[in-house]
Amino acid sequence: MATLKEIAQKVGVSVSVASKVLNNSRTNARVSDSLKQKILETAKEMGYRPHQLARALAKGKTYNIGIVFSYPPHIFLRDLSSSQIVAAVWDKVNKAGYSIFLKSARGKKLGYFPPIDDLIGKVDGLLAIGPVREDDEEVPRWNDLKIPIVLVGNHPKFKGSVVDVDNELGGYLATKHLLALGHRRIGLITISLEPSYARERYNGYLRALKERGLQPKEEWVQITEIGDEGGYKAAKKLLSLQEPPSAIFVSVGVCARGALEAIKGAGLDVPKDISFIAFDRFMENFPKDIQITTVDWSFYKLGLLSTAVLLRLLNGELKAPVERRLPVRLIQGSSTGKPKEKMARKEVKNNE
Amino acid sequence: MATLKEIAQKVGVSVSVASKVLNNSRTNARVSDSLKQKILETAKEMGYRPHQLARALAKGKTYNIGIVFSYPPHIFLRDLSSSQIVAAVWDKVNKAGYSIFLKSARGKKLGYFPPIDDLIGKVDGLLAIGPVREDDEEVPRWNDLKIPIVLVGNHPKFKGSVVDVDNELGGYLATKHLLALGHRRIGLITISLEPSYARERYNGYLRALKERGLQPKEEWVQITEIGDEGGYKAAKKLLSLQEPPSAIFVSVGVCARGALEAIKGAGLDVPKDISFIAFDRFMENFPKDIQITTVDWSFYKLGLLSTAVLLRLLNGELKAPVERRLPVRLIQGSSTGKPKEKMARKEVKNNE
DNA sequence: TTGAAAGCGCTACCAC
DNA sequence: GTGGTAGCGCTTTCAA
Repeated sequence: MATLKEIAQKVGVSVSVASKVLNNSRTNARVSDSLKQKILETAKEMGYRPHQLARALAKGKTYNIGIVFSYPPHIFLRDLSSSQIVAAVWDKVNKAGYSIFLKSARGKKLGYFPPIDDLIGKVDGLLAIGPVREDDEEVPRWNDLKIPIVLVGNHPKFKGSVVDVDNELGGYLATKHLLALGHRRIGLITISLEPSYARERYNGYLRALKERGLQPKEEWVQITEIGDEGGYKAAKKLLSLQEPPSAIFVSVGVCARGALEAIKGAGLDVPKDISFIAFDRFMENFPKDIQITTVDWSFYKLGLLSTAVLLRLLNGELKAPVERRLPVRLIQGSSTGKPKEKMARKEVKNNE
Repeated sequence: MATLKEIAQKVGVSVSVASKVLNNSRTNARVSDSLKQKILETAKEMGYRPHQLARALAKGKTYNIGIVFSYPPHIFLRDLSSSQIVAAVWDKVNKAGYSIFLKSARGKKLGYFPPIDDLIGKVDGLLAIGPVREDDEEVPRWNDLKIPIVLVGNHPKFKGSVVDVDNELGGYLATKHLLALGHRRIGLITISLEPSYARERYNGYLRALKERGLQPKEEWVQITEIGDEGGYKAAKKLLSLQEPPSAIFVSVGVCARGALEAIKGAGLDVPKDISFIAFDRFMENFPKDIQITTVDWSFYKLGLLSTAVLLRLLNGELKAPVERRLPVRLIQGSSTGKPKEKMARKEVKNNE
């Protein structure tokens, strides 16, 4: 681990020359071959490896990009789906010649981004991954950082670039699919509308309904907690309505299984008695006996897209912050079909 | 993103004082409160965030540790088991105040460690994770790096610290278990003995046998390829021997399922007709209908142990390179039992 | 062709 | 209490 200086001294030459040669810089051409030879040789002999920190400081570029998570690693990596985003970024970023810096939330502040002060100067750009809360106070602080930052998600006060799944479109597609089949009473199971993705999916749902001139009843929209339990409770409520929906759209995949159980528990058949559709296809724990119609997207692609944006920002190909949406598509399974009886529709109309 | 200098100028004070205050260094006490106040304030106002690179260069310490993989991320992160090692390291390292640098093999050179030149100076220490080949040429180059390196695995020419599963003990325990049950003809299914872990497990097997005064017949040791297919073929060979073993020890978990299939395919019952034991409990794809007796260890713990060693090296608590073994334990399932008939043993003895 | 020197931003030692 | 200054190891501009 010799330094440039040591090499230079040994060869009896100045640091600048040694630097030029070892970096193959353009001015390198104007160094005599003999010297070039000698420098290269002794560098190898002495096992010279440039000190990347010093180099970065001098050049003003680190060739590192940072990834910050709003969840601790064991949560992120435990899940087969979400770890794909790391894999994607890692692959792509390495290919572009950058190294990766990892930073994640710690301790109590689950779901909030950690302070990234210790990354300042260590990275050329930043990728922020994970659910974003509106009340996250770290995110707004990023606005006056002068490195490019790509947020995978959304925050009202964030001014940098944003990449996310096209949630609104997904919500729209799912709802439209049900409408096209003839459903008019479509229940929505979602989590709190505070996280941007939940709200966006909800907006898509609304748009599709309005497009058909339908005004969703308040009780059709069930806000519940994340997880099986949440899905179960919400579906139960929907089913116990005076006029239960003929179709249920679960806009947050992790609630789907619970919701399905509730439906089965009520002795209903999918899709004969009720149609069922869910956002987020990546749930490994979906039941195998029925192919659920889903809105599909992949973490891997999301990672790829975010990285692409960041890399462009870094290259200067993109000047201003941008917003990108990862396309989603509807994958039709056997969980959606025509509504059971036309009666259902009429009843609703009569009631309106 | 103001610099120290700018802060200092604005306050009308020298950089050194500003530095002291902002770092809360011990000499900080000897700065007048009024100045302290002012400096702190304007630093906040100007949104000062210390440039970590410069700081690191000056202090000679980066507070980064690097993780290098001999496999590309999509292979490592795809697997629920092996991604746990990243989670463990990440958790622990963050807790110790370090950030993580990621680097992995790329392109064709699957299974070989990538050059880590671009990490030089960027990290205080290195964790190398992934199967190590004896002919890996990068690993020996690490010997003259002056940062501590922990290799999770083993390489004949590597002089740094080494952490690995206690493979030898595992091989020993598994074999001893079978011996204790009364088995005397114990087949071993392994992959090439070149990777250290395979060889070590084999050695454990030998030790247990020798301890009982048994000389393993050559045909009892089947060397095969990794995977189901490999396990299947090897088990078939063992079963077709003139004197088939009364127990089979699969020393590489990924071959276990294939081996089991061969056994079932031969119409044999486990454990009635033949006992079965495997190394590596983490296989998610083990059959559910039978609890296989296994040698257990966890990637997460391996990650924890490696990190602990590296952290100690970094703290100076450990001076010279060390070797640590992660304990394994035998988890008894229902796949091992007494040999079918005492006859079997007698026959063997007669033949010897 | 080669080298001196400034500077990247910060730390730490030493003098005032 | 406060400030000057010498680096950390490297790049780059400008002279020689």
